[in-house]
Amino acid sequence: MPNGIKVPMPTLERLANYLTIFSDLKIRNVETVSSADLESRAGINAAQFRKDLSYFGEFGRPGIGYNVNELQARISRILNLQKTQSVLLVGAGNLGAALAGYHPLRTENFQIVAAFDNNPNKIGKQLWDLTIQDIDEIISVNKVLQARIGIIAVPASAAQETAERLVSANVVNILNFAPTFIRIPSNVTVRHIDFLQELAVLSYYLPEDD
Amino acid sequence: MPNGIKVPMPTLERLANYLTIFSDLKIRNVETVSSADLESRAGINAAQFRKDLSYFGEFGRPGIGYNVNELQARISRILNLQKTQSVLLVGAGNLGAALAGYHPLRTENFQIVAAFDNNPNKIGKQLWDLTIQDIDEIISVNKVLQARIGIIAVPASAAQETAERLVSANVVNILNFAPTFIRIPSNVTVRHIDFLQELAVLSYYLPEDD
DNA sequence: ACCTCTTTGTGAAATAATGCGCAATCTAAG
DNA sequence: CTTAGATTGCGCATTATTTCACAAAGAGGT
Ligand SMILES: NC(=O)c1ccc[n+]([C@@H]2O[C@H](COP(=O)([O-])OP(=O)(O)OC[C@H]3O[C@@H](n4cnc5c(N)ncnc54)[C@H](O)[C@@H]3O)[C@@H](O)[C@H]2O)c1
Ligand SMILES: NC(=O)c1ccc[n+]([C@@H]2O[C@H](COP(=O)([O-])OP(=O)(O)OC[C@H]3O[C@@H](n4cnc5c(N)ncnc54)[C@H](O)[C@@H]3O)[C@@H](O)[C@H]2O)c1
Repeated sequence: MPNGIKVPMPTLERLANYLTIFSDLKIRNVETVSSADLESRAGINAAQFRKDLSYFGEFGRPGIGYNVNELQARISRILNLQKTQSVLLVGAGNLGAALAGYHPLRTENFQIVAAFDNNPNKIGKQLWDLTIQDIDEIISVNKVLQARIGIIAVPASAAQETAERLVSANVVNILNFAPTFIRIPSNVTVRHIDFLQELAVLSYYLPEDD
Repeated sequence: MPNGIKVPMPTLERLANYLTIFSDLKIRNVETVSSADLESRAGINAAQFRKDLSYFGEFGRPGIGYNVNELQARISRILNLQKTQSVLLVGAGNLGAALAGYHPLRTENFQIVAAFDNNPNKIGKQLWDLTIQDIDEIISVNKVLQARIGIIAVPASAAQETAERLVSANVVNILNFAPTFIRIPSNVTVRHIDFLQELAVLSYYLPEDD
């Protein structure tokens, strides 16, 4: 929803995090929180929280704080999560299986609606409640499903090709788990989750006692 | 390796990425690259690449560029990857299974050396080449293994408890896959991979055609 | 109605990261 | 040995993000 205002990327990333925190609070029957509460409870910076929200309007009441339900609803709307988003998965391997079987997805308003692979031994088999489909069918399948988000869970060597197939199937946003850089048209957004990169950063922070 | 110089976190994150790119280049028998080559090949900004490296010394030769082998070796050393790092995995569920079976780990100098769970039905079973162990044994097991990095792949509700167990087992760096905030002592570094957060950010960037 | 206490929303200051521009360095060729 | 061409490393300007600090807003008590 890239509207008029220019929202910093770190703000956007935190926004999604706030949602998680609010789910937690709801479970604990917390109805109202102040930004200071949030800071002590969830380690988020109070000033930053308020600043983040300020890009999108006014959300709280001075002297009181924020209504958990209302804030959750409004952040969901900001992130286009008011209705469930369909997601395509390419690569029905180990990671793909974990993702397809990942239940919180549903409650957070995402749903993997189709899984694709190019391995003839996998095509037609079940992956949880999905039947694995031939990647060659992706364009026609998505003509029906109209998903706009795709996940790449194929080996790095097939990632570029997969990205191109997703784009040709009309997907506009891609989450890439393969450890490789992907060239895409500028109207497509890619986010990259790189497990090895995260481990490498941690490794840097190891104390060098040995 | 938090030595004298203060390295920006984004630089560190990119450094790990550069390693991936160099592996690629080696496969294609590229011996030397300039920062400009890198920009056109891998979408990284040439000036930024040079700046990133400059925190750690001099790596290239004016007029020529960088030697791929040498640079890979030096970045590996910066990130403490010159020798294999042992990693503990807690949570032998869907995600844990994918991670434990993830082969590139080995080639990138990480190795999951033990998997733990608290489910009696899982303890003792095999997870690829590992035998799933009782989480209650983590302290004694790691007295022997001496791993310093831990992965949390348990449900969010058990994440805090798991973090504490890892810390008490002498782990100093944690990679958390559970969608929740974790309180840890300040000498421990945590990195958080949040799949739902990434999807939410993508969702924000959906064009609002509907 | 008034005072006190709390907490928001937001300009403005401070800090952090990025990207520009170029002197310095190296190669290769004549 | 000199010149031309390429490319690094890095100071510094620019841009982005975080943090501060406070006026304005509301609650609740008297
Ligand atoms: N397993 C993990 O824990 C993990 C963690 C982080 C990142 N990754 C990355 O995720 C990706 C998948 O990992 P994995 O462990 O599931 O691998 P995998 O080998 O288990 O699965 C890959 C799947 O992709 C399919 N595939 C290959 N080429 C294809 C193509 N051109 N079109 C469609 N499907 C194709 C294969 O048939 C296979 O089913 C890899 O890039 C890996 O580096 C995996
Ligand atoms: N599956 C995915 O694709 C995926 C993706 C992103 C994030 N995650 C997150 O990763 C975590 C694991 O996901 P999953 O799908 O593998 O779940 P899962 O239910 O398949 O596995 C969780 C495992 O943790 C074990 N466990 C529970 N409490 C424990 C405790 N106190 N100590 C030790 N072990 C314990 C369970 O016995 C189970 O084996 C969750 O937090 C999930 O939100 C999963």
